[in-house]
Amino acid sequence: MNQKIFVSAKEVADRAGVSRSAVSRTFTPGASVSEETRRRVMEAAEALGYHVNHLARGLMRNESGLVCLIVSEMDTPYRSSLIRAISHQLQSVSKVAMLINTDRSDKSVDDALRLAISYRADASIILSGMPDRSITDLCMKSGQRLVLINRDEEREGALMINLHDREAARRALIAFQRAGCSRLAFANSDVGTPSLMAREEGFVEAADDAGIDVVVERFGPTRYQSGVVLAQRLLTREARPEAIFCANDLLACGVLDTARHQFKLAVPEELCVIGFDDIEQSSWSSYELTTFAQPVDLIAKEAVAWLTHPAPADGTASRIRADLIWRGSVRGG
Amino acid sequence: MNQKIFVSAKEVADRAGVSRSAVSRTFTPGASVSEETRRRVMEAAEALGYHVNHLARGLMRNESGLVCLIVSEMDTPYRSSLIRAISHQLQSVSKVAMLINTDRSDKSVDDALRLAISYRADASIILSGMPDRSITDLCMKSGQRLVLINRDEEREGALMINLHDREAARRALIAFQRAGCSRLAFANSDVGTPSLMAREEGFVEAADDAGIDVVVERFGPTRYQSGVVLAQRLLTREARPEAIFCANDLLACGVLDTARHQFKLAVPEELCVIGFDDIEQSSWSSYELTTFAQPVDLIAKEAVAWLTHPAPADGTASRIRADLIWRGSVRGG
DNA sequence: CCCGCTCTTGCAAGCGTGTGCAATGGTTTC
DNA sequence: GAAACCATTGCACACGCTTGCAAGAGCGGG
Repeated sequence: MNQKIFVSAKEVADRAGVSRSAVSRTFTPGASVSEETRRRVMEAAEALGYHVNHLARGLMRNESGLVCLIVSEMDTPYRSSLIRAISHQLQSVSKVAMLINTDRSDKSVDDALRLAISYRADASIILSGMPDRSITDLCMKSGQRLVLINRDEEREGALMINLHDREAARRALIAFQRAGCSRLAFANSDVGTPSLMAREEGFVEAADDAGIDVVVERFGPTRYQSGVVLAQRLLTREARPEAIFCANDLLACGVLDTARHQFKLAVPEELCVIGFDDIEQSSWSSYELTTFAQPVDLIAKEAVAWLTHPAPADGTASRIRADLIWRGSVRGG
Repeated sequence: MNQKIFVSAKEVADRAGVSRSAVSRTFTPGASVSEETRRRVMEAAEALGYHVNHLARGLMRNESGLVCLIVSEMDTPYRSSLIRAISHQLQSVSKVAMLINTDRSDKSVDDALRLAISYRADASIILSGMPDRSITDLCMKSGQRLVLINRDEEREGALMINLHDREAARRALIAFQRAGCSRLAFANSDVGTPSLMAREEGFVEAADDAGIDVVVERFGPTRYQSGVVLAQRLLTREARPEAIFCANDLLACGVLDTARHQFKLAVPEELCVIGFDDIEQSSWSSYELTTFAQPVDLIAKEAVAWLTHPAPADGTASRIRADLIWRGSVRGG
């Protein structure tokens, strides 16, 4: 019942009347094989349904072609589009994505990395959580490349890809000022992801510099439902905010919906909102959310490029600008 | 630079003062090892940072622990939540998901399956497209299990998981009738996915049976933007539909937004809408979409259960009921 | 005609595991 | 006390592949 019949290079070799090495070389780009043998091998392989065993190949080369994607809450719009972009890029360089979803705990990230090592993954890309330093050291020692996306924390020899969160936050403030808003708020989840915190801090600092007060509210996971709660908290304050910068588009959607439907506020006339990520829903006509775009394709490209191309200096940090997408949720675009 | 230093079972054995087999057995559940040796092996393994090489293990067992997920447009809400559910289930039985995204072509699905075979994946789960019969036969011969989700087409020895699309469509009709709608429409994409077509056909048949006419409109990919176009086409008809059953929640969101914002129609007073999938956005207060829920967790559970537990009869079909989630987009819930 | 060169090919040594087989030592049973 | 049994352990082979090495083939130049 569980007997799997795979055809091996030996059988192909026999059928083609060549040695096993010839078969191997036929399927190894850049190896020395004559046109004639290659043809005969391919013919036999086709007929028998032969496929190179990537496990064995990986065992020899110590390089599996697998790249581990470590991510939590991957059914979230931003995450899933990033995963899509990355796996697409990986395929274009003949690698394949191994998907591991974690809960938010760093422990589960450690486990994921261990698994990656077990599979001799060529690299791991971390989208959520932060592994223990001892594990990352182990990765380095194992020759496993590491990419940290939006983690904003240093790790020996790893590539860090981050956005200019703080700078974006400053621009959000300017946008609100231009719109004539003076009572400002920042809506955040309470998970404390580095990039989210950077947006918050950047916004608060910029406001401080401008001598403006800003109310910060934090609640729950970084999801729509938390946005609902945050809006309820913020919009029932004595001095109702005129503008809310949300750490995230999902939060922003929750805020927008609650402001409009529950509090009957007109956006952007009575309330301006800016989000972050530019998820697909932000462009839907119910939201028309002004937001900062995460350039997922660019991020994916940088990550994969670094994996394939040995890095110049081995640990590198890349910081990408997030463009502001003007839509209808802020006055005076 | 590319030299990876991995620690092998041999080194662990030396350090622990036992044979290499002992190490192997320590990491093989159910193998015969004394408590004492196990302890010493674990200690040495810990100290050296040893991890069983899954490639080598897979090579021996002809079973990699990898399961291939083949999917297109994976950044779509329904798809990504299904992927999440499946990969979660897989992890709970110590398998790991290999993610391959395809374009819509069946050719790319074939390639994906070939890759799965190359990696000696234990199984492949197909969420998009339909592979050529010759390839699926090859999979069977290679002992590779195959799960087809929402593909609604027979394949030798594969597990097919489908919903009762037709029956759901009949219930949609009943819901519209109860709401007093008589001019009905069905909004579909033009990609012709079997499950989407089944919903369309089921709806049209049910309407026929009831002696009601239904306008069918098809356009573009199965996305929000197509919903916008479909609404524009349907709502400018001489006899404006009073109810629209959408093949998909994404389409429904586009339809709803366009009906409300562009055509200033009140939902559900002037227009009733039903969708399919119950994506997260459907519950957002801008939509409050009445829709059929795809039980993604159940689907994932069935798929993975079949993978691990050798099937009773080897090719099986499972058909799952989709529950109607009543929200505000249909009158008289 | 021979030397040296290039291109191709086969041999065989691994890569890091799992596991059948036989040997060992200890324990139970009669 | 001997026989029978069991748990544990080491040996050695197999898994399917890559690749260094050496040998063979073809060929032009001297």
